[in-house]
Amino acid sequence: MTHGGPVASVAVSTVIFTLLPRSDALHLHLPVVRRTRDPFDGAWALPGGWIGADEDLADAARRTLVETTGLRPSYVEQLYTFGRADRSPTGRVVSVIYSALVRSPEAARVAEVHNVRWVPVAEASGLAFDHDEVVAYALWRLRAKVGYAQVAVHLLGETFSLGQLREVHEAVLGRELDPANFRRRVVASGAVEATDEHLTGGRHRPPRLYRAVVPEGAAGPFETTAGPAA
Amino acid sequence: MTHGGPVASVAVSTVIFTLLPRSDALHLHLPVVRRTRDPFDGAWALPGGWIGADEDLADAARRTLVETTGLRPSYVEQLYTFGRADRSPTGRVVSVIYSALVRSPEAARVAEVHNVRWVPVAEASGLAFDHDEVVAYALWRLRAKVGYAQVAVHLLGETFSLGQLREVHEAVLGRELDPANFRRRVVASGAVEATDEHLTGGRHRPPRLYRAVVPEGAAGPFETTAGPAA
DNA sequence: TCAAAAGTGTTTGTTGTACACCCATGT
DNA sequence: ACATGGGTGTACAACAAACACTTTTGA
Repeated sequence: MTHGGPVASVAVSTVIFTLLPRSDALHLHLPVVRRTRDPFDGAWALPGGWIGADEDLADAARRTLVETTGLRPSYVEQLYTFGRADRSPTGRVVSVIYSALVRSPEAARVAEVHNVRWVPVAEASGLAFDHDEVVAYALWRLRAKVGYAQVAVHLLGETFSLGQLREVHEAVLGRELDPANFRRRVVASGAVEATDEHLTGGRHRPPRLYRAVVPEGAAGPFETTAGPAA
Repeated sequence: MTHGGPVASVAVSTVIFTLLPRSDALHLHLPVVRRTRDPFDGAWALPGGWIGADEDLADAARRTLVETTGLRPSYVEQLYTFGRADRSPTGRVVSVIYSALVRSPEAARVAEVHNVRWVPVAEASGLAFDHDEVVAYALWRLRAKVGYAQVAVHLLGETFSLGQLREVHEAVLGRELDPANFRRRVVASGAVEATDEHLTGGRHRPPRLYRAVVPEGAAGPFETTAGPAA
């Protein structure tokens, strides 16, 4: 037991959330890729791949994301590690799952290339491995986190109106929020700061634009965020 | 990329919390073990070890816990996975960290055997690897979770008085709580149910005993609890 | 009978929700 | 002018904190 010890293949997979318009409003979607190998050949699965020999886990998540879907996420966070011995029929695999957010323009850029399909979170089922469970857990965590952490801003650009921010929260939570109370709550929290700009071109009164304020050592450690979007 | 892919050694480590009396009140402690091998030979570290070839990750956490400390936890939960390429000087190691709770009688049973030392959480520093960070994160998570999940009961026996439950919360949070408001909050939450028994032998009015009510599919998935204590 | 924890009641402040209302703009 | 989302004000309910008070036991 000096070092070495039993070895396993280590893979990363990522649950990627983005907002896409659907019927009337924005809805959370995630990309799935069609597997071209056994096990689960032909089935849809979360994007992922093996880690590199000298590669950090989060870096591996970003790299495999670009390779399989072309997506560059604005936010990446570790979710859970699966290691049931019988998880894969072909050998011992330990799978580290990441959760990521990408902004809508980035998501639209890779529409239907690559064997990638965007599915609304409500319809994501029948995936390979135990990925159905994984998606459900990622969604649960995202919904919990949007309540106390600054995650929604990673689905928006540099500046945004409070109405846009509210739409993001509504899409994540899957229910409508009172505009007045939402505004007060988020402004009072100090999570955003007003700019002098206003969003013009809309059909109504131009809303003021806000910017996300960088959180001090707020929540838990070990979260990683990426640089600017593209 | 069929299967296989790059391989790594996979280890589990566990942050184990228990309550031990210290000066006046109960305080959170955790066990550390002295390393007898490189890297970090002689330093104190979290208990852990390598996973078995056909062993689930949580099972490996329990097994290594028994082997290194003799402890059988009442609650085990996955915390985080570390995989920085330069984490260990001796080769690629992916380390899955678990967080566990053990009841006080179980903790006292293994006092100072095994090369194990109990340290108050406030004094846990200078550990091997990045274990200082790990402990800080585990404590942050435990404190957050005691607010909305039924974790404190895993540090108590089958039945307990509300005063005892309050002491546990106080020790975890590191501050005193109002007995009256604590009682109302926990009773109203439905997290406990009253029994007909009372705790005799105390110096004052005998308090009613309560039992933890099993939570329905409450919090997030993937949490694992053990059977009865010993 | 006294000290101290168990347990109940009340008061006050804070926070969240519902909703009425004004403001500013494109059509 | 008017429809609509932006933005403000307000009333009410739910909840948490602080603390006075009664109850019940061992010593």
